Amino acid sequence: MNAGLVESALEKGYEPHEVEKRWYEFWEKQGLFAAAEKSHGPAYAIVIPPPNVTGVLHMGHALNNTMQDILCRYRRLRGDNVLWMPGTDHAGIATQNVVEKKLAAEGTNRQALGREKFIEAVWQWRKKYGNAIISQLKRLGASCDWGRERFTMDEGLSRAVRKVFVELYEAGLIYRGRYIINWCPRCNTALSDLEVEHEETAGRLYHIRYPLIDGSGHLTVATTRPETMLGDTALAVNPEDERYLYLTAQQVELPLTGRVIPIIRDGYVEMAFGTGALKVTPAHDPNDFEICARHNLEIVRVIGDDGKMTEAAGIYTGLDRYECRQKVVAALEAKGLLEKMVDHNHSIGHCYRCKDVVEPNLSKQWFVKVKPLAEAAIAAVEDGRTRILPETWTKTYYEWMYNIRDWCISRQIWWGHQIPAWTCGACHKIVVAMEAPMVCPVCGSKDLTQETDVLDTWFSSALWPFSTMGWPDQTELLKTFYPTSVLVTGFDILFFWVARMMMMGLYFMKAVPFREVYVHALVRDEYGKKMSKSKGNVIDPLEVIDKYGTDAFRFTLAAFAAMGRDIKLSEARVEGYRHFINKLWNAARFALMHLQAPQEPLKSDNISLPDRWILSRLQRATNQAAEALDNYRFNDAAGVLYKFVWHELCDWYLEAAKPALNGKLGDSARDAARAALWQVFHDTLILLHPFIPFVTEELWHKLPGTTGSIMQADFPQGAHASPGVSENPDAEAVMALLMDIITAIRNIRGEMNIAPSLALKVMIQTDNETIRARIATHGDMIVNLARLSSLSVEPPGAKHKSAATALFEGGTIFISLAGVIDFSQEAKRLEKELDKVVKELETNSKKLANKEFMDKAPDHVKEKVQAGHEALAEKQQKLSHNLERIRALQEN
RNA sequence: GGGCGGGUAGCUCAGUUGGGAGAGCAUCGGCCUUACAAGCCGAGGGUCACAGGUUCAAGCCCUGUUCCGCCUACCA
Repeated sequence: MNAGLVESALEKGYEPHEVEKRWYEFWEKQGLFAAAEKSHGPAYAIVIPPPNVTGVLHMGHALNNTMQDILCRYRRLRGDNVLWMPGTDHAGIATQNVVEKKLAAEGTNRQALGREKFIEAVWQWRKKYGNAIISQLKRLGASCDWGRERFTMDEGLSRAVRKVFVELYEAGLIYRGRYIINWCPRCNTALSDLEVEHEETAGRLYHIRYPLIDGSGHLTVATTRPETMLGDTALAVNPEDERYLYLTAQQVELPLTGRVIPIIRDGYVEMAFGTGALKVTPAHDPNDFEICARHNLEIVRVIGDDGKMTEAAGIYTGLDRYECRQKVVAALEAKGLLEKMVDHNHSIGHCYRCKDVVEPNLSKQWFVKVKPLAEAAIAAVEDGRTRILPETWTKTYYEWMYNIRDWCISRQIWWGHQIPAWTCGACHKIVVAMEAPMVCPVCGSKDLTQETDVLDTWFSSALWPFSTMGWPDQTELLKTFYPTSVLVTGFDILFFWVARMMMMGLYFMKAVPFREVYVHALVRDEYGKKMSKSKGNVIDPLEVIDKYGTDAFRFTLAAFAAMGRDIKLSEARVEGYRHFINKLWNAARFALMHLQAPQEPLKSDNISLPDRWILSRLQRATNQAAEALDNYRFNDAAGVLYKFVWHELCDWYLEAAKPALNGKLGDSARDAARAALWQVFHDTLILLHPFIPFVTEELWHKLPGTTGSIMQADFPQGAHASPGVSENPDAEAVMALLMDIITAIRNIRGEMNIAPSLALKVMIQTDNETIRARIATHGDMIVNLARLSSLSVEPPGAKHKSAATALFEGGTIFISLAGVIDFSQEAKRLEKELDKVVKELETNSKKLANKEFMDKAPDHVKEKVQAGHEALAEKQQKLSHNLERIRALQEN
């Protein structure tokens, strides 16, 4: 031991927290996340799905950003100029809600403050709390180019928003009109169709009698919302409906109001539903609104924006909508007009922000005419300019795009991009412009007032891929990185965001915003339920990180991220992968004991079997991991590396290399082993770095002979392949033989309950000279790893009494157990094994006896079965032979 | 109503041109072997939801049934 070894020896277990903090700061300080505006090599760009400023890191973010980080780090190792564009979203409604709550706690409200002061308060809030999610992303290890961080309310991005609005307006793709929209009475704003969450709810169908005006009876309609009857302006029946063909009256009296309304005929009415008669409430139902337009009906708005009944509701004015329902039902019942109530399930829309029940209501709003934009977005996917992965999402994308309806973009809140439209007080014309006009361009009046509504937050995030890069200016950044390489996102915002970015990108940049869209799954709880605060089943990623470390957490996410499949996460799984990090750590601890001085480079001569083998396995693992990452198969990549590190590097290679490393085979063997160990370890750290950046960086710096950050290393493949690393089928074959023999001996040891401390005497019989030679050459390894006192190789024939037998492909192993062997136990063991072989042989023989199989199966399959058959037959023969022998001994 | 995904070991899940049913955890047995007990060495465990079909051959392809989950929709 030397002093250096002690000094730099690693702690016994890996302690992540200090390491994570230290290296993250190092990376940032060194500017290793920064993209070059112009690149010589390939450019690789990802824009982050901007989290809400109000957000705190949840599992969805964690998965999403871990994947992006893996890709970015991987591409950097491959030499790409990587831009990972970070930022946050101003989240209009959510943020306004948060700040309003804060104001309420302070005993005030936004109305009292006024618009300007309120917005100032929001900015204050953002300054103070808005960076929480950013620092959480950093704890996750996210290697974003933080110097370019953007916010959807930044001046630059706001300019992009205004520009887009003006151009779309001038192109006739933005219009303003009075239509039925989704109104959230709690948030006090309009919502787009997408922002309404439908939920199946148990409700009632109220059958209400509307007296015919001529006293000849009544028409019964079924409704789930009796309170809206106050706003009915017609009843509708299907023109084909024979039940209603010969009505004597063409009008009914609207109960509780005394109004008289017409009976109309419209094909929309389903004869089979309810009574086949429909009440028409144009102000509070989108379908009724359309019927109304077809029949030129009156519109009566009985529910106001506050969710309370308007003056048009007569005596019910001012009542809450649900209170009013009760009163109306009671009144109808009292008049004998409530025929019956039937239980009925139907879906009710809820605000995706506050979960309050959304009210379809008539309102004057701004809309984007999306059909033409959608067509271009469909075409771009159809012709492959953008590829959606997994492909199954393509269909969903088309489905939505084909059935798209106009997008309501105005919101009646204050926090957001105020719509750049002004109304002239003199001529009432609307002026839409980038900057506030001084005078009305139509009449010259100075009496201009700006539209108070702001835009849907998604309107600005739709521009994210190019607005963050400086558009509308034609920047270097755009030239280098637009279209971006891939968008990594959850399917829950496929429509909200991805689809709209496609539309806007194509319209304004004349090019798709991303070449690929990788749609990943959702993280669910261990029972497969969506994590939500109300269910109380959320796992906080930060708590997990605190407990197990970022690397363990990231590796878990990667290992479970099979394409197109949801991740059910529980802490136990993270704990499992923490063991992996620890395993790597300890392997490093061992390796570094032997690698204190800089190594001689690996020479191809004088290289041992275990070295050649692990270098070959390393090459395969490298290729497989790269191939998997290139195809977004994160779980495969993680799995390959896990297996390589644990079950090849640790379980076999390190054990096999110990004698050489410990100097038992001489100085030159030791030096050669060190060189190989160094190379394997060096490359392994690089392969693992995208997944577990912190521990690999820490170990990288402990490894002598490395310079700078591991982030700046080359991915060891192709032109950057490391010396000596190559596939070596011969070495793999020999190792497979030795491993096979060692495992067979261990198996006997285990099954016969022989203490590991007891060194065994082993004889191997084989008639295969190559095998004999191989065992003779590499017998030391068997002796070492199977713990033998002696090993001999011989041609078949000699009898070995008091020996247990094991088979390997090519021969028989005799394990001398004089005085230890339990014959009956050994006989049992052999019987069991023979049983297995016989069964296998049966199915195998059947195949070979099957004429059709022999006629039709391809050659390589037949050969395989044939070879398998021969091996099995030999095995069977040997096993029964051994069994006979044991039985004979048993009888003595 | 339409669409999508899933049902594989006790649990969580892999299984990509149809030819060996696998991993991790859990369980059982043996080990404090000088990198690691967060470990090492072994072992057991499955009618691949069910029923048909195509094929020499089906976890994989086709049809039907059933259960679960999600997305979407203007039957009040």
